[in-house]
Amino acid sequence: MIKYAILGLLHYTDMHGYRIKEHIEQNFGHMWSINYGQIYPNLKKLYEDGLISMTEMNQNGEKGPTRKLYSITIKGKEEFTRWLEDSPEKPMLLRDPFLMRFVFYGFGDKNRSVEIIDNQIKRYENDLKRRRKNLKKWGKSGIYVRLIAELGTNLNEMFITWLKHSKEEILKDISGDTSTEMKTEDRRIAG
Amino acid sequence: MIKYAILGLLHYTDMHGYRIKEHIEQNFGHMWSINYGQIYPNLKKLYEDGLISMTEMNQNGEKGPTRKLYSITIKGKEEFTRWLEDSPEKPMLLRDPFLMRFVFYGFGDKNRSVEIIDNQIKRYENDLKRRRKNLKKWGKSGIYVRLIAELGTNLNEMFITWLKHSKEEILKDISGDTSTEMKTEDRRIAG
DNA sequence: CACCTAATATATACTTTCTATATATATAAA
DNA sequence: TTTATATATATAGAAAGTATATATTAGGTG
Repeated sequence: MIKYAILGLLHYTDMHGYRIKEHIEQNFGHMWSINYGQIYPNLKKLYEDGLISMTEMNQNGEKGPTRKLYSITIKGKEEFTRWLEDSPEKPMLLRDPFLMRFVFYGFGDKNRSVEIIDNQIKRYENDLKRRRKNLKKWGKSGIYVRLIAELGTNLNEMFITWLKHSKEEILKDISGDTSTEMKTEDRRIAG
Repeated sequence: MIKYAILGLLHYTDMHGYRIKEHIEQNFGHMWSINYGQIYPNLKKLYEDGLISMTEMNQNGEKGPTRKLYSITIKGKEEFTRWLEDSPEKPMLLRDPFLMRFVFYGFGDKNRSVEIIDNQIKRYENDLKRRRKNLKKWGKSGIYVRLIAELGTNLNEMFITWLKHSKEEILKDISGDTSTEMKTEDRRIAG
């Protein structure tokens, strides 16, 4: 899939690997991250398959070694369009080390769980601020990028609401547990 | 991370590989999927590291070859607890072939895009029905699993709302484009 | 009873994605 | 001149995900 993301970006303008990462971080950094280890091997493959062409460029005035500037070829545009109009093969995949833990919080220390949830709330509230600030900026990039940015904000808001709700439920549960435990204690002492 | 997911499941009860997949599909199938190619190598590794123990069992009355029943060891429980109380290392990762395409819909056929969006709406409306039906069932599995199920429903609802909103925006944009194109046509004809 | 099908169960090869790190160059500053 | 920093490419290796091969047994069918 990264292959097509790169082809899509080269649809906008010619770029070299380093610039591609920069671009993704600036535009989708809050939803999508990528590494050089994903970019360079993909560029190599795309080049070998004739989907992109390459020119080495001496950087004029700017830092660093020679850049490899890539352009999308006709063949590349054709394959990209074919992919774009395909039905998406696989459903959405959500992977989150926090949610993975959350499922099992029943096995651990409840107060520690609440602590981690509080950290998540803080993190996502900061994210939300940043996203709202950027929303206007994305408006200039056309409606599709703008709508994706809106989705990011919606997701962020929904998640914060859920986190706060969950915290309340867990706190209720903890106090419920404690009273149950105390009753057991009483019974033991009584017995 | 799958390593810890497996340790977590073995916290509930002893299981063999096939059962682990079944369990994940039944409980988190709508949010999380896993393959045997992820399960068996992980079980092997966990066993070699002494985090789980194994007994081969002749299936009594039931189909299939001998099962390898795994249990979590003391060492395994310790490592699991350490992980559980750790701060989540990485942020949420959302990967979706549909959203990946969506970003680039400006480069393709708009009517085809709307068609794909309609399919997504149908798919997620079916998902939502299924999830709402299951919500009560998850209640019995304890508050953490229930809250995760609620998150799934919330995410689903939010996404449908966003898809419908996006469709409207795109349709407005298409009719805007067409009128612009017609004006250009008129101008050409006029000129 | 021999044969076939379906469900159960494990295993492994392979691809893609992700992380970590090595390497090189040019600018700017000390 | 040396050093630090930003730019830029590259690759090894780990983790996750896909595809497929293989074996066993219950149960049905001829």
